[in-house]
Formats: sequence, C-alpha cells, structure tokens
Amino acid sequence: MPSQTFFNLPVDKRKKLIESAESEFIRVPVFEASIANIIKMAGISRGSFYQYFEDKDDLYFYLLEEKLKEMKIHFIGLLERHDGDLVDALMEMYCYFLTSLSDEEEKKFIKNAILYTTYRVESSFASMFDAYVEKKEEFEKVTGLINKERLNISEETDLIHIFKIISTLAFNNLIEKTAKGLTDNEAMESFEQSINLIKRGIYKQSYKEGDEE
Amino acid sequence: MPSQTFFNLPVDKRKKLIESAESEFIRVPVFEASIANIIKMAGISRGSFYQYFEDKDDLYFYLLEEKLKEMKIHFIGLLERHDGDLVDALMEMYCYFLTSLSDEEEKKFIKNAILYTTYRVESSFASMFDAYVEKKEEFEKVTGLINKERLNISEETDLIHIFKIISTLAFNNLIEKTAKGLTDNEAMESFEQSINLIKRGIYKQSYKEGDEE
DNA sequence: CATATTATATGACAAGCTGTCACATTGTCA
DNA sequence: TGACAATGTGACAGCTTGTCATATAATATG
Repeated sequence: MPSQTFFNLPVDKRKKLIESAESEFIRVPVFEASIANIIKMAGISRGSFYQYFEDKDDLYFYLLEEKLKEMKIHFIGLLERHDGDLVDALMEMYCYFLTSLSDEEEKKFIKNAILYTTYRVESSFASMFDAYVEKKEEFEKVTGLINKERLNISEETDLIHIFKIISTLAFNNLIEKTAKGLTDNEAMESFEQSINLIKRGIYKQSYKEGDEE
Repeated sequence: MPSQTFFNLPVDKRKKLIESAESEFIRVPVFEASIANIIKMAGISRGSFYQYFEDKDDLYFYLLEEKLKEMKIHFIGLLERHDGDLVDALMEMYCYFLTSLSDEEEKKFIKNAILYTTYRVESSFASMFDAYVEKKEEFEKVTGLINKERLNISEETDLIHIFKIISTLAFNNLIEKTAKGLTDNEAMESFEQSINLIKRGIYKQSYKEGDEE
C-alpha cells in the first residue's frame, strides 16, 4: 500500500505521478519498468518515490487494483439483471470487461499485465470475480441472489467451485486472447463454447450414471 | 535455445553448469536470479555464459522444459490404461506429476516457477498436457485413443476445448496448492470436486434444455 | 611439422538498475 | 519568532546485465 504521504499529496502532483507510472507500465511489463523513468517523467526525486511507495510492485498493484475496482461494482447489478443466473452474469461481466478496454493504452497496460502475470496479478484479476468468496458477508449477499434451482449443486462448496471454474476459464481465455491477438468476438466465442460444455457436462448422462462408483 | 557450443561442452562442465543454475532457481524465482551467482558456482566466465545462452530466460526455459519432458511421455500410456477415458487419464497424469515432485529442492524449483508464472511458463506446463494439440499427427495419435462415446461432444473442436478446460483447471489447482501450501491430497480432492462438477454439468438437465435458445 | 582457421574462454567495462541516508527545505503550531 | 514535524533531495554503494577486444585451445590444411 502507498503511504499516507502519497495520499496527502496535492492532486496535481499525485495525478502526474500516476500518469507517469501508467505510461511506463504501458511501455513495458512490470519487471522491466524503471523507477528512474517514472520519477523523471513525474519530476520528483528518487527519495520522494520511496517515501510514497515501498517499491515498484507497491505502485504497480495499487494501479492495477484501482483499475479493477470499478469492474467489481457491476457484478451485483448484473446478477440481478440475469435473474440470478450465475453463469450468464459472469459471462456478461467478462464481456463487459473485454469491451470496456476501449483505448489502445489501456489495452497495452492489460497486455503487459496478462503476459507477465504472476500469481499476484492473477489474484487481483480473480478478485474481480470472486472477491466475495473472501469476505463471508459479501459472499452471502451474492449467493443470496443466485438462482440455485438452476444449478447442479449437491454440496455447499460446489458453489464456490463453480465460481472458481468459471473465473479460471475467463482469465485463461483472456490470456489466450492477449497472447494470440484474438478479437473480442473470437475470444467470446471460444469462451462460450467452453462454458456450454461445462453447463451441460462433458460426459454423457447415460455413461456417467453407470460409471460412477 | 542454448547454442551448439553448450551442447558440445564436456559432460562434466555442462552438468556443473546445469546444477548451478538449478540451485539458483531453487533459491529465488527467475526474475530475481543472478547470472553472476550461476557462473561463480559453475566456475565459468561471464563471456562463456553468453556464448551458451542468449540470456537468463534461455537457460531457464531450457531447464524447465527438460524437467517436463519425461512427464509428457507418460500420457499415452495412461490413456491406454484407462480405456481411452480422457478425464481419468488427465487426472492421473496430474496426480503423477504432484507425487513425482518428491524431493524438497524439486518442489522449490516448481514453486518459484508457479508463483511467478508468466504466460511463457504456463505454456510450458500446458504443453505437458496438450502438446498434442500443436502437432497434428501427434494429436490424431492421441485422439484415436480417446473413447469419444463417453464424451458429450457435438462439434469437432469440442475435444480441444475439453483438453483445454481440464488442463487449465489442473494448472490452476497447482497454483492454488502452491500458494496456499495445500497437501497433495487436499489439492487432489479440490481438483476432483471441480472435475466431477464439469463431468455431470453445472446446470441441471431439466433447466438447461428448457432455457437454451 | 608448421601454419592458417575456426572454436572457445576470459574479465574489464559501460550503462543501467535499486534502495538508503545525511541533509535541505517546507509546513504547522505555540 | 522559534521549535518540531513532515516532506523533498540527489549523491552514493552495490548490485545488475550484455558486449567486446583479447587470449587460448582445437582442428584443418598445405
């Protein structure tokens, strides 16, 4: 987390610093980004930088999470609009995310995040979908909205697993899209095909029942 | 790829170099690993290092892929042993991978790979499961072995999607296990629960049919 | 055998990076 | 005005990487 000093900064200065950082993270992935570049652009001294942030990562994850914050807000609304259909809501969520990456710069930022994703980056993205799993009350607020009638759930934990499966697939679809340069449509189609498969099950009903121990 | 010069090296020297590199990648993740440390341990000069490898990544991915090579060999055998059941074969594959990470050092190496996974690392791991998708003939050799009767496939591409879904889930399970320090059993259980969900489908049959457009 | 040619090995080096610290400046309150 | 805290500064040590002129070893050729 950035220090209080950073948040005490006059708006202009803070804004300039953030913009400088963004433009550096647009240029190259985190691990290649240079603090020297950022402070040069922002016109602050090296010492100041370390007064605001612990290190490069501290700044980076602050930015990344700020960018993802507004995404999270949408989810509950989407769930209501889809009559509690978890899958449909998550799918539109992902679609919204894809199309909201409107300008080129935003896309490059995400590309640098995605292609050099570490566990921590993935967690940030995952929390866009399942932040609710962490905080019990938030989670229950969401599960209350979900139409469970529709889902093939036998245990309590199944719901969490479904959450995880879908967000994992969404995230992986994003990586694939980014790496292979797919269009939004191509990515969404591939995603839909996967989702349809797991909706209806990858095993035929007849075999399944006979096979299960 | 390492240069020919590297492969021409006397066995002892090459071995020592590889061991030095391994111990550095066990100590810290790639992006923190220091070439200086590796060459000091291996007793070679800086210049030589750059005659063998393009850069740190070149060495790293050479090592990583060597480690994964033997894993791939198992897969066809597993598929036969499971009467062409794709899911069961992939599951045992993953289980084998987990338990084969026997010694502590091997585990640390993988941990450093997993927690600082980039797209390239993920691709290396993915290729353990779906290398076959890339090479057409290899792929057909494998698909020939798969019992498709059992699977809920309507389009040609569904099979590839199933491959991808399962390997994505396996990889993500590995990340989760590593990050949260789960035991092999805990990880496998969680993985099985996810797999069972997608085997039978996450939507109830009745709703599905009525809902689909 | 001697010499030419190619392959390999070396470490000093420029240019870059990070995080720290003694010090300078600014702001605030009594 | 003085005193104290908050903030800003850039030189610095110590690390990093990749290059290159040079030295040595190995092989081929007349």
